[in-house]
Amino acid sequence: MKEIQDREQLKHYLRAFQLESVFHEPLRPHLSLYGFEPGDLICTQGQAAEYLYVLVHGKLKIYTTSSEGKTLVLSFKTPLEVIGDVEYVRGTPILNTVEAVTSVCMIGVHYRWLHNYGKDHAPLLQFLLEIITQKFYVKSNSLSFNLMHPVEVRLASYLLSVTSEESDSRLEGQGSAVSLSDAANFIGTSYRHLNRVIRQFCIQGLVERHKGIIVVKDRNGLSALAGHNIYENHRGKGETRS
Amino acid sequence: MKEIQDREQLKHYLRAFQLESVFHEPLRPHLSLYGFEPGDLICTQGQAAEYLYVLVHGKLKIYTTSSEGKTLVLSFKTPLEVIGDVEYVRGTPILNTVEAVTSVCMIGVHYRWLHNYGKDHAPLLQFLLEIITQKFYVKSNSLSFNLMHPVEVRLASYLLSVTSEESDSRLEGQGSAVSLSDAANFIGTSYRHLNRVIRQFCIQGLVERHKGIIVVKDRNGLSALAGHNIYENHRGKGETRS
DNA sequence: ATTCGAAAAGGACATATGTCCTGAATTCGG
DNA sequence: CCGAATTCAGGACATATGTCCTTTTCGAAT
Repeated sequence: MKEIQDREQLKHYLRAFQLESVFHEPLRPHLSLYGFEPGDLICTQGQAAEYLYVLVHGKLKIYTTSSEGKTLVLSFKTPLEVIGDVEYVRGTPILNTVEAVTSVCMIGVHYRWLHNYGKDHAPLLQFLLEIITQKFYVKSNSLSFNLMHPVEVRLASYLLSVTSEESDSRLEGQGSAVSLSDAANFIGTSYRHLNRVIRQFCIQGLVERHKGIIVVKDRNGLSALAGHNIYENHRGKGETRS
Repeated sequence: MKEIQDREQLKHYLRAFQLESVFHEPLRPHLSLYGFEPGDLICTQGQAAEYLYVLVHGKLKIYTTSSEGKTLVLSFKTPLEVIGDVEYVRGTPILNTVEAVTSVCMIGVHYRWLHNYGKDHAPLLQFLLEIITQKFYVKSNSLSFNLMHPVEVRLASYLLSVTSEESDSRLEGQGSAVSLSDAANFIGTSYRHLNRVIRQFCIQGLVERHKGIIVVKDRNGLSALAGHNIYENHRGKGETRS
């Protein structure tokens, strides 16, 4: 992590994401811009939390590691997103590990200032409320979806959600996209089983695989499999910032 | 549902749960007390939400039903808890169905007043923030736990969390406790499989079953199985209300 | 080019879990 | 008290998923 000394850039982001009222005057001097490179850890499960971060550029991976060493990828985040909000409100240690997938830029504020100057600042509270509510909503859907559907359906859904964001219909092994083993951990299954299901999809003509790259061939077919349950970022009212 | 016309009782609850600043003067006239009987639906998945409810007495069951008709019990709630908060903030239809398990009492406020008089009221916003953050935290744990552990472990954890609340170490088939098929739906498995695992536990001497009632015999043994992952209500800072 | 090692794909087998169905136990109305 | 209906426990089997290991591929260093 390195701090980016560029107040203009910071102002630009605040404007672009309509965060000027959220982080009002008293807080401004305590905002900083931070840059992270792919693979950098922004924060680590179990540690004490100190900063609230606002993701304004790049892509993050959130994951948790169990005591047995298994990794579960909980989500991938793109702007606008907040890291450390739950820990700020609850005063608990960091819940999940956060890692930069691409080159990443975030606005950081120390909890101290947030507490001193923002505790009663309605726009900030409303902002946090919207963000956390959105997170809850997504997680709730995710929980139900995962518990009620087999890997086959989850993979179909995952492929749809990932490839709709990328312009082309492919899932690359690396680069800006996500590795297959990340995908396995996200869906909550083993790499082995993921392969099994992908092979099935190939046979059914839903996807094709070429040396580590999955190409979606039949979005409609996948949709039929996934039902209407998609790992989507349902945006609700007031979510027009991004 | 029937409205309870008793301003004194209402005041009593507000005081008992330290909600007087949360629902300040302008909101007071619009608060009502509602009573529900076991089995009553408080709200139904997919419908338009109108009221924010605060659970002050009794026990609720939150569940969702998939398009294929499967039911997944997401949680059981006891005071202090809020229903309709996510829907209020996001302006979306009701996410999950809420049903009274016991006789239940809740404070209700229509969104209209909440919006008119509470939109910028910091104590209310802070309250909602704490509640939703708590919900998120529990759900996040729940998701990880469910995806990473087999039914055996989840059941052990469930038995521990349920029986620690009841004074005695038993899970009853009905009454104030929870049915076995609810338990199955909560753990996210089939009734059949639940039975299989319970049988296993019996053989291992962890529990005993007598005509529909499960009695925990060896809490330590269950703890060892569950690891440190318990379906607990971890309370954090500012969660001293209850 | 050769070799080595890491990542990718899949085979073989064990285990976990779901579905369907049956029989025993319990309840309940007459 | 009896029989029908309902609930409960479990058998038999199919499917989903996990673990371990082998084979293959591919790239990088020698």
